Amino acid sequence: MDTSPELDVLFTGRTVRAALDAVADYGRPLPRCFYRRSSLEVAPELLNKLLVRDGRGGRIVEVEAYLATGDPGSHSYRGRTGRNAVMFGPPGHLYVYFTYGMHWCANAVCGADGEGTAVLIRALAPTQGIETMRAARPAARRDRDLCSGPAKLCQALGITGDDDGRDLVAGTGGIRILDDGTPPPATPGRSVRIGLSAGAEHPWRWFVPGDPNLSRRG
DNA sequence: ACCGGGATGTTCT
DNA sequence: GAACATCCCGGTG
Repeated sequence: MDTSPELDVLFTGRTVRAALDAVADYGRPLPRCFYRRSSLEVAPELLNKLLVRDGRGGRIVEVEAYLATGDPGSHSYRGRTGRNAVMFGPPGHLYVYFTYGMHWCANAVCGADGEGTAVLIRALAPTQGIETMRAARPAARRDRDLCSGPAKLCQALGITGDDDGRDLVAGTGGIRILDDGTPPPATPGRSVRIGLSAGAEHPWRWFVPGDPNLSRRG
């Protein structure tokens, strides 16, 4: 792929969105060594990467880190169970869990094999497959309602428990995290994590400041 | 804009 | 039996 979306616009007159729609998985896969580091390092660096599945997805604008030890907010806190097994597996895989009786949420597993740390993907700025995502999320009134929450983006991309354990580097199941050359923000927004009763004091949420697709303001 | 409650079922105490 | 890394809808300013 040697034509950037921007050049495509110059040559064809199409919009960036149309160009991205035409190139389903634009960008290069992140090497597995990217994920092998601490989720505290990986989380802010995932900002502005792309999460895509078969031509639908967007730019990651909000993430949270969940640690392997000493983090009572983390699913790995009380050790390995059937649900969190993938989180304890090798890095670069997708850990998907079911919550509140009806919602799926997706994480990128970090750290070393057996460690149990991951980054929750909380919001995307939609870039491609907009119509498909709208069909998958009839409750969304505007584009900014499509992926502005961890369960919303899973619904928009069709991510369910069947995708637990997908390899984000190899792209099994069509799910990938890609780098299209856009760097993370030099000064990302930062706050405490959302929706936790335990471990709520740690500032382990990062976001692209001012992005309209955040799950919450600031 | 902001707030409150209901939906819905798996997981762990 | 309680908690839950949430979302949606319908109320009120």
